Amino acid sequence: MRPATLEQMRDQLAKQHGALSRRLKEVGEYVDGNPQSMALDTAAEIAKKAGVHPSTLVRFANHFGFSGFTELQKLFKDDIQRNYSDYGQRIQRQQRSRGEGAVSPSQLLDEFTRANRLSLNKLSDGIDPQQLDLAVGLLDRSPSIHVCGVGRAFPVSMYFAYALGHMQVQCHAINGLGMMQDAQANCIARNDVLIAITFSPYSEITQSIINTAFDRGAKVMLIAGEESCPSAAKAEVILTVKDAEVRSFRSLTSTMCLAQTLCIALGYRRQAGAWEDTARQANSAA
Amino acid sequence: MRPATLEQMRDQLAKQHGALSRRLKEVGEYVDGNPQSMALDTAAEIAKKAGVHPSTLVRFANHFGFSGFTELQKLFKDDIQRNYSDYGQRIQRQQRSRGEGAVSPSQLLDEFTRANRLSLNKLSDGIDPQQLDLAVGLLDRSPSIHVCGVGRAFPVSMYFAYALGHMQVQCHAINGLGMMQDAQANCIARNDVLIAITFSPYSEITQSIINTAFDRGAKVMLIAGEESCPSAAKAEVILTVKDAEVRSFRSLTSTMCLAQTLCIALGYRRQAGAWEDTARQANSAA
DNA sequence: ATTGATTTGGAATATATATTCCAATACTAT
DNA sequence: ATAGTATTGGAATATATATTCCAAATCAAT
Repeated sequence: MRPATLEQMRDQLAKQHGALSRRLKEVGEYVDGNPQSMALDTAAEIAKKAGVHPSTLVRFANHFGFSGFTELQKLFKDDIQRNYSDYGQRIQRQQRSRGEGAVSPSQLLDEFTRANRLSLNKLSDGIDPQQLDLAVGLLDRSPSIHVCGVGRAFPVSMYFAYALGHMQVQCHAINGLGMMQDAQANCIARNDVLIAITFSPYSEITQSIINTAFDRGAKVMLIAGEESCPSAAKAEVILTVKDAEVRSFRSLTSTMCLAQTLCIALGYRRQAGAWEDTARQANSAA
Repeated sequence: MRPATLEQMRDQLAKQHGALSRRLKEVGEYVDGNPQSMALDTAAEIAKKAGVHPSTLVRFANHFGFSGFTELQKLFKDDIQRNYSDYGQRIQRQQRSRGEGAVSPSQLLDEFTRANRLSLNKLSDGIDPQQLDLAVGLLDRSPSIHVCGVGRAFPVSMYFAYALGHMQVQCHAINGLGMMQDAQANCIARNDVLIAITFSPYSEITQSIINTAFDRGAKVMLIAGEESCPSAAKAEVILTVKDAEVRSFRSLTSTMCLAQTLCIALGYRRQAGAWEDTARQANSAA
């Protein structure tokens, strides 16, 4: 049965690896470890790099049900076609040249979805796995979590409040109800965690809350637009997100995605096992 | 001076675009917008897709200093070689750094970003442009806008409140302060618009607010998970969004993206011209 | 309208690439 | 050790692809 996707091909590689001949094993290892080359190089180049003869490569492809090398290569090309975005793609320039006069809403939607997909790409590659681990560890060890984000960051803080609340994680939103953000910040205790979401131009209110938390011995987790944000020195961990910016308007999709990841990762860490069933039940009315 | 990287090539494209002949302009636009194809396809395939003759493509490459198409194509291949990694490769890397079994935060991040990118893809294709136009028109004509979303939808309603507020658009959030959502809903006037964001299992509170608005002669704009949601009959316009769902957890990125699109489209409709400069100034502290 | 310059697209040509076939080599079972 | 089977690599062949050349078409200036 010939694999139809790169993912299926990887499955078959894993399953059939033991039964392959010596040379075909070598090809399999190269194929598994070099998807770019598999898509971009010629059969002769690949064979040379893998240390085998071109006809061995063709026989490898035939073994898995492909009619030849070209058909195998197509799997790799398709994956790139679907998932690769060139970071330098300048959506803004392109759209400006097209967008004279009236701008239609669906044209805007197109621009925004494209830009946000690029931004999500960057997010996945740009976040240091160790910082992420650190962040989740911090949350896991905290007696109590406080979350603060104002202006454009406010929806993100509300998402944290929603998601963590649903996990029976103690989470307090510093939401400025009755302009009482200072009173809310004064509830932060030693060893608590403050999640502070902050973007340029950096809010003085958020900075003030960070200072309070820091002074009270809490750990600060920063989600920020840049590493060099004003409160960086006070943070235990900084996760930087560059959300999409289209026609001068900044999005929130990547930050929301990161927020969700943090919450769910924390859930996994605290309640290994029946966790997903709990989530299914906990999809609250909205 | 022949460009050595894809980024340099883009610079040259921007600089020299105006001075190109008609056909070479067309090639330039295709080259700029289709880096995957430029790397993966043959000269003949690319020429066909771009609507030009293969020799035009070669002349294009020559114009920018390349000896031929193959040399130009190499820029695109090099970029993929450097920046693309497929899902299976990323999983391998993460497992290597972390070991088996436990779900790592960065693995989760990868899953979420992938799923959300797909969801954004579907959003762009799934929204009927006429419904979108209708929605923006509705907002444009409204004396006043009210926005309501509870639970997971609350961050979206707060985003509307933030964005519209910054455009000097009169927007009232029905946020349940002091459990006073009914009092807030009673401020809805005839011909106002209620934006209601609601997902399954559908909130009775949101439905009740929709009913109130409808009874008071307001227009209801629904952003919902399905067309067949309970309050559909009361809506002037329905925009449906299927947000990503990963391991039973639902995201919000596509809904946020749609919200942003609606707000910005409204801005464009109301203030053609110096609108983007206004937006740049209006990036508030967060 | 005419002329000169530039661009274009088609066809021929040169080059590259994938595939097929088979003799030589290696492996396995008796 | 021998025979049968499987694998390999090389060369020939078939196919695909990039490049070059040039007549026709288009454009711009007078």
